[in-house]
Amino acid sequence: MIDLRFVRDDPDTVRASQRARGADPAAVDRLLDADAQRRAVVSAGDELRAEQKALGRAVGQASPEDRPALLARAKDLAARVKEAEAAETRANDALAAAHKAIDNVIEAATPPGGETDFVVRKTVGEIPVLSGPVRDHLELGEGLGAIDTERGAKVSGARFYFLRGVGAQLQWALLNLAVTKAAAAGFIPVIPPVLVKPESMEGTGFLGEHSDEVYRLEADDLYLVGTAEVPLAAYHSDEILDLSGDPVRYVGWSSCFRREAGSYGKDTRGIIRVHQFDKVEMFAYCRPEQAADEHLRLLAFEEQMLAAIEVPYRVIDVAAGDLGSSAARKYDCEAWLPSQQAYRELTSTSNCTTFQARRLSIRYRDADGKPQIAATLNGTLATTRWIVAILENHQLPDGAVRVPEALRPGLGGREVLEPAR
RNA sequence: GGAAGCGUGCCAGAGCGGCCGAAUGGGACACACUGCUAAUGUGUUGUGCUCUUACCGGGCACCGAGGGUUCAAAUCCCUCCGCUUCCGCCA
Repeated sequence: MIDLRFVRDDPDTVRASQRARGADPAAVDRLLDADAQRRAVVSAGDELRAEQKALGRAVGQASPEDRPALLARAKDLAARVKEAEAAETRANDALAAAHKAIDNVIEAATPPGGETDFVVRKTVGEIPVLSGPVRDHLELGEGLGAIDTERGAKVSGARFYFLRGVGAQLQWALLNLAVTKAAAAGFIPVIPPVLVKPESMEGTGFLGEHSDEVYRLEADDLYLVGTAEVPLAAYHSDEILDLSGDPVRYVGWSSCFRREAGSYGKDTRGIIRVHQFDKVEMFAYCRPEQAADEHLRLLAFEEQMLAAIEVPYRVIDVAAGDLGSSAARKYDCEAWLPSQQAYRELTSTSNCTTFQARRLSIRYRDADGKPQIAATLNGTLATTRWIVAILENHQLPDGAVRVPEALRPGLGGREVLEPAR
């Protein structure tokens, strides 16, 4: 949720943000109307309640002969209070709906436009010139006995897979490396629950436009998370944190579940787009004025991980229309995939400013001791998908794969993964 | 899965249906006193919405959550959630 006070004070900025996102600027005016309406209704209700309290007190103290008359008036008032409260409920609901309809206000420097309007911030590494046939990650993974999508489909259906042998080890090595690096940098390692209550899902903003992306367990009214961001954000909901110093940083390792509802036929081969994968996710809480710097710090950590797996990548500044409702700005790192001759997303880091924390009521005390809404940020440090980039970029002509140095300890020191004969 | 009990402010812990935003104790903070520390005394000690808005101040709401009864609910009733204990079942 955006800051209502900010909308009142500076509606033009919010309208501009809406326009840059390709959203309706008039939603801002609907919000302002709903806000004014609610305030009018609430203050009317407050007055009635004040009257009722005074009258109620008088009833209690009245003499037996005065009592009936006062009681009659009080009864009438009670009915009016009830009506006023019904009106308040309606006004609150209307405000909440108008409030939810507006996405986070973008950072001023965010490129306007949609999915294809991103700005490339930098490009790192050389695109490898491969001799011989270029194998894609599935062919390589099958050759290594590392990825088995056929049995994944047999057991669980399309977009499921088994990682086995060096494939399983490669994932552990990769995610372990991510957690180890993050922990060394001061992030608190966390293994969170992956089933969460509706309010946790709602609070982090995943039940909005992406609600058809999430798995729901109807019998228990729980959701499977699509990212550790959800439990890590909800972790401190309804709390007041000490954010007087550095940001509070967590690094979570979790399985992630996505229905991939709108992506029929997209990336159907291999493990690029799957229903379940593992991810190491950074999550930071800080004061709003620290958020932009922290965002760049998260991006820097992502780049360190990409450097460790030695793949070419670029960093893009995601355009406003492609941000997602909670983010004010988002940077993606995309790795080069030789089989596709294209860059594909491996990481994504978002600055959610106070948007997410407001709904989850995550606060800190400012210098005056007053509670203020915190800022939250998140970023990817490694996922199952990274295996795709590792296999493809480090493939050798015979279908073997060189192991980046940083991952060798997790693979028994092996420098090259040889295909099974 | 069955049974019972509990859920109040930073913590502990009272609370007859009206005078309870809530006693009391502890902690924290401020001031005073003391050569320093400790002790002591006095005061402050919540959040949200809202009116006025520079400030002071005023109004309303909040006693796990949501409903209900009542002129009036922390206090009575219902539902849900959480915790504790006992029984059963099972990794």
